[in-house]
This record gives sequence, C-alpha cells and structure tokens, in this order.
Amino acid sequence: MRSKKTAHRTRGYDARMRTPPRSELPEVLAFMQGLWAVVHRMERLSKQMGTRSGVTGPQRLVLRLVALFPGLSAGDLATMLHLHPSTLTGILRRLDDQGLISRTADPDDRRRTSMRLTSRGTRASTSTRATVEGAVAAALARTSDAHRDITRRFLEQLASCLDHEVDRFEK
Amino acid sequence: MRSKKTAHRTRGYDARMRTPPRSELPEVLAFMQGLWAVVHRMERLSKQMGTRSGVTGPQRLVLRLVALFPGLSAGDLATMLHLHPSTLTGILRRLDDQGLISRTADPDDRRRTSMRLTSRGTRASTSTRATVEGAVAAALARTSDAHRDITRRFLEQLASCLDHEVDRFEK
DNA sequence: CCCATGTCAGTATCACTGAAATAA
DNA sequence: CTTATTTCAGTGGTACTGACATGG
Repeated sequence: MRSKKTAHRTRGYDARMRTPPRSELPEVLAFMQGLWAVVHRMERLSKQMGTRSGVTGPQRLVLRLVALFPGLSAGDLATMLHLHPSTLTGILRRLDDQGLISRTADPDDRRRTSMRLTSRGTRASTSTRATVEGAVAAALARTSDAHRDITRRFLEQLASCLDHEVDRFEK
Repeated sequence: MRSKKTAHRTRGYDARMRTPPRSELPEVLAFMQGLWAVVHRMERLSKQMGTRSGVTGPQRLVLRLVALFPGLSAGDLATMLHLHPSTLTGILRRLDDQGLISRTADPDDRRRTSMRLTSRGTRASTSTRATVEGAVAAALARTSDAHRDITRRFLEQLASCLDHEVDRFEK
C-alpha cells in the first residue's frame, strides 16, 4: 500500500499536501500550473468570503468600484470588469438582496441604473478581513516596485494574448 | 444622451470596448483589476474551447498531465491541481463521457482509479488550436527569461499569501 | 423605426460540503 | 475497526447565449 502524508477527510482536507513535480514539467506547463494555482486560490478565498461574510471576491470588487465611483451604471461596471452585462445582473441582484447597494434609474437616461452603496455596503467594502485584496496587498508589500511593474506588464501581455487567442476563433 | 462607441447586441458584444480608468485607481486595486482580467479571460477562452472542441481549459490541463504521467490517479490530479477530489470527479466524468480517457482500477490498490488517454484523448491533448496553453506560450515568448522568472516568483508569493489569508479564517 | 440598456430564462462548468461505498 | 480513495447528492456563484421590455 502506498503511503500518503495526509488524509482526505471532508473537514480538514488540504490540497496543499504535496509539491507537484514541477521540475519535470515542460516550461509552459509549469508556468500554467503556477497560474492556475493563483486562480484556484482566488476562487477558493472568494468562496470562503462568500460563506463567511456573504460577499464573494467579484462582488466585493464591485463594491470597491462603486465606492470609488458613485453612480456607476451596470454597463460601466461590465466594461470595467470585462464582463457580459447579463453576468452583472446576477452579481448586482445578490448585492441588492443583501442591502449593500441601491439601484436607482438615472434621471438623465432612464434606461441606465445608477449604483450607490448603502451604509452596510460601505462597511462591507472597507472591511479587509480575509479578502483577495488583502492577500494581493501583502504580496505586493513583499515585492520591489520594479518587480511589481514587470509582473503587471506581463499580466497585461498575457491578457492581450488571451484576447488574441479568443479572437482567432470567434467569427 | 450619452454616446457609446459600440452597442451591446447579443451577438457581437465586445467587453473590451473601453479602457477602464485604471490610472485613477489605488495601487492594489489596479493590480487586482489586471489579475481579474487574466482570470476572466482564461475562463472565457476555456468556455469557448468547450463549445468549440468539447474540452474546457481545466479538462485539457488534465489531459496534458495524464499524457505526461500515464496512470495518474484521481487523487494525484487533485493534489497537483489543488482541487478537491470531488471536483475532479465531475471533470473526469465529462472526459470519460467523451471517450477521451479510460479509467481502470489500479491493480495494486483497487481504491485508486488509474487514468490513461485514449487515442482520441491523445489527439485532443496535442491539439493546440485556441488553447490557454497557446496564449501563455505566446506571452512567454515575448518575455525575457529574467522577467519570466520574476513573474513566476511573484505568482508563487501571491499564491502563498492567498493561502495564508485562507488559513487565517478557516478554523 | 432603429439602437442602447438592462434584465430574464435557460444552460453549463466549476468548486465546494457532507455523506456514502468500497478497499486497504 | 480505522483509515484512505473515490464517487455521489446537493448547493451556489460565475458566465455565457438569446430573447425581451423599456427608453432615447
């Protein structure tokens, strides 16, 4: 019988029990594994935030943006976050259900919905307990400005390449 | 009436129509936006891969790993990908339904399920049309080795910070 | 009439919790 | 009996397509 260090029990399962054999992987695949590792952890933390405080990662990002730019419309948010408007509908509905935002029709253009934070929403957006933002801030704090800029440029480059790959086949 | 460059029509909607006001955002938030941009584009490309070829991003990553390490078990994959075993169950079932992998009980330990690619699975794992891997390779090709290493180290740092943030509240 | 905005219905994958079945 | 491996049932959020009501 092959031995394992830790068990999988429903409570107490820890996916980080073993180091993957990264050195044996091809260059690109090793990098992708690092990328997916970040993606999965962001989703995991987002889910945990949701069960703890009722606000997930994307939801909190919307709160932060509305806090910075009061009166933002659903379309503005969709543009900023590169999301389809119908995706925002669900996110905004969940925030509205919790009483964190108020949606009012824009008087200048009554098709638009203008978002504002309620007092509860303001509290939720300023709380930094167990947030993705907190983890990013911690990681940035341990990184030099030069390295941070290099990373940011690479992420932009990667986003652009992903866009290009999508475009090549979407027509 | 405020004018917009492009319309939102069901077909032809393009989320990239406007540049978000990144320069006005606080440092950490701007970085997060870049991070979520990558995450979201990976998911978008993954979904497009699914509708085009029937294989999503995570599914294809599993195929690639099984191609490199034949006979991997579900638990091995869960460990490598930092996923809960029950998450793998769904991914493996979809790959099995499509006839891309075969699952057989490990003779040494019949609790384990040993994964192997079928011939169709091999073809799917070597195809590079519109994949996340292709986009990552393209981005890496335009980056110096030094910058690539800096980015990789930052991603590791970030993954570690995300883990730490999760741990702080999971007990 | 045409276009823009936002929502709704329907669908799919992912990722978890908690429980169960099977095997070591 | 205890532990390990995997699957299953159920839940929820994200994100899409396509259609629609409403307003400019």
